[in-house]
Amino acid sequence: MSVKDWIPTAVHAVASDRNLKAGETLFRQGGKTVGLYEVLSGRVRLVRVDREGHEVALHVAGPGDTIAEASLFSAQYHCDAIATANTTVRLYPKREMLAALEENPKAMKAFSGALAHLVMDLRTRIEQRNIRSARDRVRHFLGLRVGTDGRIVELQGTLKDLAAELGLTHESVYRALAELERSGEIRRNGGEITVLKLV
Amino acid sequence: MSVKDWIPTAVHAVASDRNLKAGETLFRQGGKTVGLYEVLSGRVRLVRVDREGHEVALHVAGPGDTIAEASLFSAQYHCDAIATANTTVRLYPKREMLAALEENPKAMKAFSGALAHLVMDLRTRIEQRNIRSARDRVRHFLGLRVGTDGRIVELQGTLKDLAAELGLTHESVYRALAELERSGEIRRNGGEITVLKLV
DNA sequence: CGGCGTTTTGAGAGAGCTCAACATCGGTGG
DNA sequence: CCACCGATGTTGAGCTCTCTCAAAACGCCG
Repeated sequence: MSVKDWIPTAVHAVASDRNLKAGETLFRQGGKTVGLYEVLSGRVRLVRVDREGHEVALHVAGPGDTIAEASLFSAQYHCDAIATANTTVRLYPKREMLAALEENPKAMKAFSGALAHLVMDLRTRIEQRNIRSARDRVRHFLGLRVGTDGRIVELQGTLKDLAAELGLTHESVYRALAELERSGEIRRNGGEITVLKLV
Repeated sequence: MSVKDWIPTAVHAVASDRNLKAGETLFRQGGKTVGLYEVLSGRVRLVRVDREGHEVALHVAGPGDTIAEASLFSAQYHCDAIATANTTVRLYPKREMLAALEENPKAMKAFSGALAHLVMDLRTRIEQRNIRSARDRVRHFLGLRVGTDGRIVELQGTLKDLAAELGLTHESVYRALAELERSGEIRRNGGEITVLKLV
């Protein structure tokens, strides 16, 4: 969701930027919420870590995306945010943000719309996670990304990142992509995937 | 989320109730949105159906829960809603709901809060779906339900419902529960589960 | 009592995970 | 310019675990 749609201009004045190196942590689960962030450049992964130490990718945010929107209504962050590349984020402080939204019903409505959109995205992700087959999960991912614009999907980040986002091991993703290419369903060209057949 | 917190009283006047028999469909994915619903009694399952015809449980709503909150910002429902028992729902029409929220910033804020809470719930569900092991997934579910109040989890609905909610086959759930009981981790008593050891 | 859906248990197969080895690529420093 | 090194990309083999198909108790309701 685009930030310009709903962040009141008043809050821009108190926003502050921060640079993160690859691997650096922006915030941790259980940490006190200070506000929501916009990713200006780079990439930030939202993850939870289960008992076994496995990371569960909840979201991957790129430039223009916001993270921790729900933190406005929560005292603590409910997942970890980690930069996977050198990243610049902009912090919109919670206090001012809430005050501005309350004074500006239009902004509040836009914010609600953004949250509603996020809810739909998350449901789509749950649907994805229910697909057992690695091949079908990759197909599902590609189907969401091609849209009607064409048949080319530009991968952001590494294949390991993709595997994490899909909730699969990187080996499974490699094999799935290799099989899809062998069967003539897709063609790979570096970080670019061309979908030939829609199954 | 509780309805009373954020549904403006003005909208109550135009709300209408509807009875559904078990198995009946409330709305379908792609259908035109008419508003959001509150479940007064019974149970409603939100599901998506993938290509293979498998149902993916996105949510199970009981009395007091609302469904299709995000539909206020969307022209079409993005999943199916099916009653799993004889159910009564209350419809809050979209048009009036939106108008009331725009006139009442406090209600809008509460609505945003409800959406934010939903976002957190969905992320927890994604985390759950990432757990491969049936036993661990059941553990995760129990851990969320016990809270600090005690160690007793009251199951709503059948075990098949639970299996659907967990995204597992009912056989796997049976086996997982049997193993947990054999190992002394839980004790079952009808639809009631007592957690003895927290792992 | 009969029928239907839920609860259980069994056996087999498929598929992803794990561990392991190797290739490839990009950056670094001599 | 080249050797080195770490991370990414790729392929192989075995194991474990869930899914699937099957069948049998159990419970509920007409």
